[in-house]
Amino acid sequence: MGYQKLKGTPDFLPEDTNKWQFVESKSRELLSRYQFKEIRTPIFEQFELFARGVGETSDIVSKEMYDFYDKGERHVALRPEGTAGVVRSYVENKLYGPEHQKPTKFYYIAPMFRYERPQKGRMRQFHQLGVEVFGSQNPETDVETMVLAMDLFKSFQIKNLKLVINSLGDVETRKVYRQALIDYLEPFKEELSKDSKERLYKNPLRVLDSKDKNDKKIVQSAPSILDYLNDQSSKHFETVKASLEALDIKYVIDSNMVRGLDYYNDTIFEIMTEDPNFGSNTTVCAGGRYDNLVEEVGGPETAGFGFGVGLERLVMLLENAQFEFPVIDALDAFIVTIGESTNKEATKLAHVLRKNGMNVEREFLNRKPAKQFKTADKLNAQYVFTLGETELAEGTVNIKKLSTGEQIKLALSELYNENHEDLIAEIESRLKK
RNA sequence: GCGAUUGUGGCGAAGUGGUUAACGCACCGGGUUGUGGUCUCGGCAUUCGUGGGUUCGAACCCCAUCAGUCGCCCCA
Repeated sequence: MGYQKLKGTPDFLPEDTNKWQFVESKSRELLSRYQFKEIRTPIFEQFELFARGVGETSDIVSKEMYDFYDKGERHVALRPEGTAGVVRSYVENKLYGPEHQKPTKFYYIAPMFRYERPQKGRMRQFHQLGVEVFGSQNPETDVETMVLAMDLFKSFQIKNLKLVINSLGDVETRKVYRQALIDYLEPFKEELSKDSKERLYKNPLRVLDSKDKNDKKIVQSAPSILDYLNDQSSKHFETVKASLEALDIKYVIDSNMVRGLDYYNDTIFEIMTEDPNFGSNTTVCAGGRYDNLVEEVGGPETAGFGFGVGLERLVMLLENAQFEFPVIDALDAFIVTIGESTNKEATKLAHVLRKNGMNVEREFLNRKPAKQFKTADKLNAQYVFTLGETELAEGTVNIKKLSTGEQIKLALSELYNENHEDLIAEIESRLKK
């Protein structure tokens, strides 16, 4: 046996890359309409950046980091998410400087890595489309960015999506709320699930989105963070809701939703699919506001807002919906060769046709003409150019349009020597005569 | 990290201890010596994820290991 790819690592074969190219280019169109600019940062960074940025206690850092020591004894990690690296780059390159338009908007389409047990829609190497906005505390930034996320799915005609929002308030709010939550949960301590018991003091907010049935019941009447928001956060959240409504965008508030990354404050959101055959990973996009992260990473106080879209999940959504991905490299012509002596001429013919803008494939195996036609048909070629010994002798090529069966003969010299504005149109007009 | 389940040709899939490992698709060649369909004939796994073990005998049983799938945890 030879080699096999590492666990949770994908090969994208041509049938896949066709889909991905389509998704990426369509996404880029939309992103430029929103004036987001692409940024590319390294796929690995100092371990500390993620530990500090994403949060030491988060599962992503504490158990899912793909980290190692390099030959220079540096503790490095493959990025588990995109935000920390972009923030680092923003700070390191001083993109907060006065010459940069604010808010500053970036996007990336890039691989991410998490060391976890793979299953459908969750790989160790996976891909995210993410955006980050720096330098705007305006709640309309939250709205615009969430609308972008929704638009992205709409542009692929994806239905059955749910926008879920919540507010985490500011640091102070969370401290107060955290204590209130602990006070509420403590009497139930013995009833809580094992996981939740552990989280009770470490990260009580996470108990809120426990999947455990009994936990859920207990949590149902827990205090809501929304009742603890200060005036500013509360106003911010109200504005966000009102603007979403003004745009006629449906949303659900889930005051128990918290995110796995520690850097969020105020608005957070998730887009979930209700596609029934989607397994347990129903979140296809998630993000929120992070007004303290830039400072945390060493930059000046700068507001931030961003989200990530799981591209594997997006592509899966399209596949489930039987989305018809356009063929981007349809074959115009297949060259059938008959007899060894035509081998060389076929190369020249292919070259000339390609020079004239056609997508061309030719026979290399010298099979029987019938087999070659079968292949041309299977490849969905528009035309077959037949180059046999008789054609070679008289300096012509036979052209057949597969959809109609019509054929004509054309002088090779005409093809080779003349200037063709639109060769396919010329062939078409010849066929009509 | 935990649990369940699966792993047979390029793909799908039968076989669940006894000499030659069904079948379908795809592919290759012929019938049809230069034209796409159908039909027809033939070819295509010294080997059953990998490594050990049990046995006179293993694709089938046992152990380990790798990988896939699903669920948990968590997440995009």
